[in-house]
Amino acid sequence: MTPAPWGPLSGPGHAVALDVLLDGPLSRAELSRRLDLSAGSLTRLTKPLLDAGLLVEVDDSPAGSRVGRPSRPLDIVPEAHHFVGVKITGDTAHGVLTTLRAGVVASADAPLDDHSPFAVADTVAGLISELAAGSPADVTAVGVALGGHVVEASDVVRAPFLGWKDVPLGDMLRSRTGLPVVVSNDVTALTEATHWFGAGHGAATFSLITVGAGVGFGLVAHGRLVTNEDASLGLASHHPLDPSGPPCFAGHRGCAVAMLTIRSIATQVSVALGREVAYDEALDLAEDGDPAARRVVDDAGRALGRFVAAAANFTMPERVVLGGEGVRLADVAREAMQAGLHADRDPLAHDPVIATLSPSFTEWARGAAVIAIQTFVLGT
Amino acid sequence: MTPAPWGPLSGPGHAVALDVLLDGPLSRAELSRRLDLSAGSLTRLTKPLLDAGLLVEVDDSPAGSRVGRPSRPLDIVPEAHHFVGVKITGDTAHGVLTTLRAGVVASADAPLDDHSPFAVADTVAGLISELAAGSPADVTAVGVALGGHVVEASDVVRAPFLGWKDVPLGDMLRSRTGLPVVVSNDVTALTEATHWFGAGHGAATFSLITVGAGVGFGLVAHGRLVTNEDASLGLASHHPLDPSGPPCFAGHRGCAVAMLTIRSIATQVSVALGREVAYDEALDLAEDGDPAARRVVDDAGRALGRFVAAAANFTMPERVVLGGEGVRLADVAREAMQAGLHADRDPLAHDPVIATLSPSFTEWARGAAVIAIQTFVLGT
DNA sequence: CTAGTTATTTCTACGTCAGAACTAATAGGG
DNA sequence: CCCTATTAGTTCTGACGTAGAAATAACTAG
Repeated sequence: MTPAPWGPLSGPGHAVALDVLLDGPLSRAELSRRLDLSAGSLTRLTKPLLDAGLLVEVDDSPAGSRVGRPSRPLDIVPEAHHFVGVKITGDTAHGVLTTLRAGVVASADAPLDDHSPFAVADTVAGLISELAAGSPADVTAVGVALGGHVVEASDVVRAPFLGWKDVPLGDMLRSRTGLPVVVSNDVTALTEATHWFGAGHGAATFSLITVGAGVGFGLVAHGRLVTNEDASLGLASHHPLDPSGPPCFAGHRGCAVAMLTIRSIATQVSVALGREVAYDEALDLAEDGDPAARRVVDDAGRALGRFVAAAANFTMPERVVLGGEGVRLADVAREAMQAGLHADRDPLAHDPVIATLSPSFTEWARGAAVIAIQTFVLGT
Repeated sequence: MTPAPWGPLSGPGHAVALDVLLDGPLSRAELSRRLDLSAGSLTRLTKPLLDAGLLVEVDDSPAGSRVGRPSRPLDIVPEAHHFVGVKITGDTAHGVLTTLRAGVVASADAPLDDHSPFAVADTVAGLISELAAGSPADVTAVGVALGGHVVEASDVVRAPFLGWKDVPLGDMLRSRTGLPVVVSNDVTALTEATHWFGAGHGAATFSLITVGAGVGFGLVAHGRLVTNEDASLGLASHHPLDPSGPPCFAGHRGCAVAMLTIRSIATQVSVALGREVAYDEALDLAEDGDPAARRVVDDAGRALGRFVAAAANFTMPERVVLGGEGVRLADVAREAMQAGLHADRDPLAHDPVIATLSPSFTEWARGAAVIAIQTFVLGT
């Protein structure tokens, strides 16, 4: 099947396709209500999309009302397009192959021993090719995400964890793979993935908080990502949380980085126990009742709750989504997190709805793929 | 002149009128660029608006390029409609009479000795009638703002400072004045006024912080107010700022209310000096170098800076607007505020653009009028 | 005085929409 | 088993809004 042409779509036709992509199978009647168009217009608008194969009629009878003529839901074909997403960390490139709906088809990693732009570009290009080779169809576009400041969806202005300044990563990968490549900030990418296909979907306003190697914060308001030129600095990551907490590398006592990162929690437990303890082991010890680990983890959980409170107080979201490699903290220290949340919330306030992502790096790589999907679907 | 009919306007005609209302005189050519319509459409769309008197051609030659045929800017007639805005505080009702563009034509206050809903409604209705009587033309609508939770733009669910629960203030005022009345939260109203006609105008995203009897926080993102059902609780007002600060009435040590409100600052300086000192006197003393006052005020300034930093870090605004009766603090303790701001910002981050409103209660009352203007102009 | 530039108007062809009338497919009741 | 009510989808048409071209207007710069 020839790939369905999203490019030339415009106006209401595009809106129809986008609504179906984002909100699963939808009948013409539902689309007419959502888009505020007449039923007749929907017939007219969907016909060329069905002819082009971009939409198909599915037999999935919705569980709704049983009276009247049954609706004929329309859906996209997720497998009509495939995308590769890569998240670059300090030591590994994590890659996924996804469908048009960001369903993960395959995943692969590649170690990054050398941080030089050329070495990284070579490794990432190899990873992309490997995933593309395993794809059942041609890859439509590639998304790459990393912690740092990216402009023009292509050029890395600054990536501290790689020691990069002004690296034209997009061009380097385009020339190596021959595929369309978009580069983006990693938190931006994860926020957009959460927005379009994840736990933030359907919420007009939500906040995303990630804990892992660092602390990330993303915001969607009125259905669009909120960002500015400083967003990639991760300004919320040094937000003060616990005046009696340990200092971070930048000297902020008890800031989010000092309280919530994997390294900080693991180090604190290691020091307390007098031996090297990894993050997951530290959480295991806390769960098993080790008092020192429990104290560190509860302090972190309380700090996380206060961070959620600050985010909710300032951004008034419908939901708060927690993610990142260290997100297990929210499970292990759930009570402490709730306590921290309530400490900085008015007793009359409703608790924010809190959703949790998988701690896997696959989520980040999927986020990168979503940026590629968005670029393909929205054009430019 | 008959009042221009905004009601029946719809679609692009409405967009034209709204753009002109918000962005001053605009030529047809500029409107065509802004609204992405052809020049011909602009002629067609503006003709009925000019005929109806809603728009007029002004002779204000713009200072722009001097080549080619001069543009004929279009403008609304601000004096075509008048609005009353009232802000209710614990002891006074502050009222203003404004034009369609929220220009203040007159203002008046009325004391509120009795907090009972009937007494307040009587007093506010009297204030509205007084301002309406002094209006050069009929008053189109009335806006009323107060600290509390308001639903349906009419019913006060909760207003702690008045001790109110479930007061149908809108109905009470409508029956007393015979005018259309909209009721709203005060911070919401000031945020909308700042958005449409004030220091936030033109910014897609900005944060508003008010300091006075309390601490208020409002957010506009992507050109729309961000709010949720808890927004009226003023959740940011107990945000922790200084672990060594005084406690607020709710027991939060060094929270925004404890650090930034007029009462708290005046009390701290009074205690330090052993005599009763009013807020403005406390700021005067700090300016004149009184060490105790200086310390309290600088602590407050630093806390304000950290509050601005938290707001900017979490909401990524283009601008931050400071307002409220106590906003002089930002002037008197500017250096401390900057220090507090920088303490919680990355050195690489740009300083947010900070604008300051007048400390007058007129600003709040004008905010209430803007809610009435919006309701009139946008319909419902 | 002429050429160049920008703004605005007028007119027309085209495309999109809502709405009405109609067909299709189901459930439920007698 | 037929009739009615209900909801979904199609076809057609008239109304409306738009872009685009062409004409006109009003100025500046030389």
